[in-house]
Parts: sequence; structure tokens; C-alpha cells
Amino acid sequence: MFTKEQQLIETKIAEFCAANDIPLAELKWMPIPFSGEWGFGASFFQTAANEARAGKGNKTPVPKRAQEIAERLKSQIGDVDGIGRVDAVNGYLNVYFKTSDYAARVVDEALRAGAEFGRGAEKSETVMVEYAQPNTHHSFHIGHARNAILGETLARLVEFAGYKTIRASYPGDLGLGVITVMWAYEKFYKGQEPTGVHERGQWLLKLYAEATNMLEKKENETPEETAQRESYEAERREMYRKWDAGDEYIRNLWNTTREWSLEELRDVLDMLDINIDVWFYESEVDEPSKVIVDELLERNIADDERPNGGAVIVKIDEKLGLKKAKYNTNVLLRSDGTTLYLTKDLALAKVKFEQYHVDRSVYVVDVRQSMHLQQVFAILKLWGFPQSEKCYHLSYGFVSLPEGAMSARRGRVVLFKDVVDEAVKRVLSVEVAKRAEIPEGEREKIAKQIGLGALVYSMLSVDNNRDIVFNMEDALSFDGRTGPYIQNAYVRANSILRKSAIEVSTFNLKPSSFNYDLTMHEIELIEKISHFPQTVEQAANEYRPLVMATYAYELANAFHSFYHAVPVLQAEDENIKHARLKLVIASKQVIENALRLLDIQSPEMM
RNA sequence: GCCUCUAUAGCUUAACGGAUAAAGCAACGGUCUUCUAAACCGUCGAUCUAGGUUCGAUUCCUAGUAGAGGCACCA
Repeated sequence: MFTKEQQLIETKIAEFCAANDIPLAELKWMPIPFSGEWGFGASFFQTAANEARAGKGNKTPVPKRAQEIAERLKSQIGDVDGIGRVDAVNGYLNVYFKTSDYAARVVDEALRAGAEFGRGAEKSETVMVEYAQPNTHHSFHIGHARNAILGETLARLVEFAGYKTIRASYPGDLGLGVITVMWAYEKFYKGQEPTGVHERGQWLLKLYAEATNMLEKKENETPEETAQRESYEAERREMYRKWDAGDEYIRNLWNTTREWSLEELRDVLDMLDINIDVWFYESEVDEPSKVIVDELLERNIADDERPNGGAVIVKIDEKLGLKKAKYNTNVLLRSDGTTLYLTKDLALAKVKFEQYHVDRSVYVVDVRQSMHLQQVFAILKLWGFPQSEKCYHLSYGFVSLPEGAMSARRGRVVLFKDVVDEAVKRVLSVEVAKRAEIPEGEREKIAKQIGLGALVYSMLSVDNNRDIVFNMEDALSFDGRTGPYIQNAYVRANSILRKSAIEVSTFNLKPSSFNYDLTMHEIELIEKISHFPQTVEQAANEYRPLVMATYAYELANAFHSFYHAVPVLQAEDENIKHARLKLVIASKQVIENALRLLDIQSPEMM
């Protein structure tokens, strides 16, 4: 926002250093830590160190010499339009803005751009984010929720940063787990079907757990039990074989039960306001992936060891010419000719690159599959896809429970829907107790917004690569560094505006004037607002929603402090009231923009 | 055995190689006749160990310790 002034000052510094034979290092401008005013600063440690190394520093210690240089520069800079003053502190040259100019620029820009404030310049690349890839025939649990939330916020961030963005989901709808559920259904529950999308989805999970227990070898089995287990196992294998052979009855059963799961998934995604652009199903890339194996064999990337009783494999390290083992060797086709997970991921990547023209492909998948994805990317490279360089595994730590890893077969799973229901229940009880003024008809909707806000934020306030131990109390907390805290800042801003009786949309026509003594709270709030665009860019570049989550909290925190300490409607004069109202509108807008990127809604009341 | 990730306050987490390491929870103490107390203000409290690189290291490198995960016919 002050690039012009910054460049002018940089030029002056460069000229001065050149004239005085000072070996200037690259200037790294940074925000100045705590101060009554704001601005930017750069240190001269590196420059002083360069000097010392060149033997020119007449043995002055580096920090002292840095301060000397900063002081000389200070007297050299002189007056620059828009710049209040320049100071030399601790080896830093600090440039302070004129308070009123800076405030007006920031606030007016936020008001002008509105919902678009912070959007990055349009980029030429297309990014595909693949997330929300649970297996069918299971219910959506809290671990899937982390995946979906991370993926969606990431998609929103890169999209807002200016990339063409495609959201892709890749549910696993085949494999032994799927067959297991179908077997249990067919054998014990045929014809049954609970009503309700979630009840039905969760029921499939119950079937899976039951079936797995029956099929699991026990410690002290009687001969009868062993015989029964083995007979069950034979039935399951037979069903798998029939499915593979395209048996019509089994395929129909598969389609029906699969659809039950997908209906539940779509409902969950709807709750989270996630709109997937492209659905890839594992079953759809199964056949194409076999063709790919032929191509890889032909090009001598894969080796066929089936004649010797082996499988079709890729010796990745060898083909890449690596001396040390890194990617190991991988199987593309089992000895019986069936495909594996890896094979299908290769087929999928080809579709992404060729059909969707994806330049950057982001896989939101938990950390346990990082080896697998590195292998996929390595094979794509061998295969000759230049995009393989821009494939990125967004690896996140997995979600467990205080009592250990989630396990469907032990019935130890926390379902997303249950958490949401609990969240809504808790919010409603608070609402009823302290917000009688909220209309009856609005309560449920607001409770959902807040409950989900708490849950979503708890998932985003931890960096990608860290594990989460899911705890209901922590995840649904409404106090402190939480989603509702940020939503509450929005609500309070809205409350002021409502009481002010101004028409927000026509209020901001004239440039703002902040030519009065701003309080520290106003200064800090405006500074936070000014950082929003660069925060969008950083979060998108680093693929880290946490960066935005942290920012949103800090912005809300600055607003709450401002709200508490600085009167708006009761301001001492009309000019100040006018300026503060604008600041409130701008704050409300930026909080909303930040929450939107975090996939959290902004309720008008709470 | 090899590889990857993690180690910061009692707990959960932040911190482009730079200025006094930042928050939340918990604990303790204040603030509602004033724009919503789901809030604000204050107190207490931390960089795993040993080396190295650097003017400067929580950050980079090496080794160690502790925890998590992964290592060809599962996904």
C-alpha cells in the first residue's frame, strides 16, 4: 500500500551507500514491533557484517556499526510525502507513516474492495485440490472431517489468491472393505434399510464392524467356530470374485449400498458448504489403469515379473538412477493381474493432467500415505509428466481419540454428524439462556453456524503436519481462541452498525478522514486490516490454512479490544464518529472475508 | 535395520535467520445503569540435550534422547 514511498526510500538508501562506499545488503522490510505508530523497518546488520568482512569496518562491533549506518541514513532521507518520520533504533532504520494518511488508505481500500478485499492478481495456473476421499460403505467420521475442512479451506485460499481452482473428490468405492459390508448385509440384513440419510450411512458402519468381528480369527476358537469363520470367509471371497466378474446381482447390490454412502457424503459436504466440481470414483479408474500398465511396460518403466511368478513392478530408484534407496520398488499389478491403489492413482493423475489441464495438483491426504504419494509422483516423473514437479502432497497429521486410534471394528469412532448435533445442542442452550431477543425461527440456523464454526476452527487452528487428539470439550469450546470468538467480533460490529441507523452501502462515498489522535486500539485494528491481503497470499503459497486461522483470531482480538475501549456511537464529535463507523464497516467486512476463506459463516446475531 | 515427521509455559498451540519468544485453556485478581460479558484488562509461567554454521539460531546443519508414522502384491 506504500510501495511508492518505499521505493523512493530504497533509492535514497542505495544512492547514499554507493556514494559512501558502504556495501549495502539486500533490504528486507519488516513491520516494526510494538510502537504507538506504525510503519516498516529494515536492519543493517547484514550490511555492517559485509563491511567487516571486507575489512572496512575499523573493528566496530556489528550491531554498533549497523546503528551508525542507520543513523546516518536517517539524516539523509529527509522529507518524503506520506511518511511521518524516520528513526534509527537498535541497528534498524524505521520509517513511520503519517497516521491519518495510512489509516485512511487502509480503511478506504477495504471499503472500496468489499468482499474482494485481499483477492490476489489472477494467475495463469490451474490448481486442482483433491480432498474428501472417504471410502464408501463407511460413515463419515471426525478424521474425514479434518480432511474435508483442510481441503476446502485450501481450495478457497488458492482460489482467492488468484488461481483457477478445481475441487475434486475421489471416494474409494471398491475393495475388500466394501465387499465385507455387502456380505454382511446380504447374509444378515437383506431387505432392511433404516430411514434417514445419516442413520442409513451409519448403519453400514455398524455392519462393517460386526462383519469384521465375525471374520476375525479369535484366540480360543472352538472347531465349530473356526469352521463357521472359514465358511464366512469363503462367502466373502466368492462375493468379491462375482463383483469383479461383473455379476449383475452383486453389481446392483453394490450400486444400491454405494449410493447410500454417497448420499450421506453429499449431505455432509452440503453442511460444510463444500461444492465439489469433479467426482472421481476409484471404480472408474480401475479399467483405465490397466491400460496404463501396458504403456509403462512398453516404455520400460515397469517390469513384468509375472512369467517368474511375480508381479508387474516399478523399480523406482533404479529407473531414476538413484544410488541410495528412496522410493523403493512398487507393485503395479498383482500376479493375478488385478490393480492396486498406486495403479489407480497413476490413471487418475493422467486424467487430471490431460483432461482437466491441471498445472498444480494438490493431494490432501493424511501423513501415513506420504510414501505412497512420493512414489506416485516419482513414477509420474519417469512417465514424463512435467506437472509431476508441481504435485504436492498436503500431508496432515491424523486424528485420534484420547483412548487411541479410531477403529470401526471396535466401535471406537466419533462420527462427524454426532459431533455437529452435539455442537448445535450446546449452542442452542447458550442461546436460549442469554439471547432471548433472537427470533425463534433464526435460532436453529444460527446455532448451526456457530456450532460448525467452533468445530471447523478447532480443526484449522493446528498446523497441517501435527496430529490431533480429538476431544469434544476442546473442539466445541466457545471461549478464547475459537470460531465463535471470531464470529462474535463480527456480530458486535454488526450490532454497532445496526444501532447507528446508517445505510452501510451508501455510507462510504467520501474519503475517510482520520485526522484526530487515534487510540492504540484503532491503530492496531487498522494495522491488522492492512495485513489481510498478504496473509491470503502467504497462506495460499504455503498451502497452510493455519496462517489464515491465526490471522482471523488476531483480527477479531483487535476488534474486541477496540470495541471495549473505544466508543463509536458515543464518540466525542461527528468527525470521529464518522471515521470510526467506517472502521467498523471495514472490520466487519474483513472479518467476514477471513471467515469465508476458513469455511466459517458469519451470523448477523449470536 | 532404513526413511519421514514432531519436541516451546502445567495443558493445547504460534513465531519470513533479526528488535522484549506470542496466544488460548487452566490458576489467581479486576471490569456489565454506557455500541451484546460467547467479551475486555491484569498476574504467574517456556525454546529436549550436546556440538557446529552465523554479526545474530526457537528457526539452518550434525549427533543423541523421547514420541508418532512408514518401508513391493492393503488402502
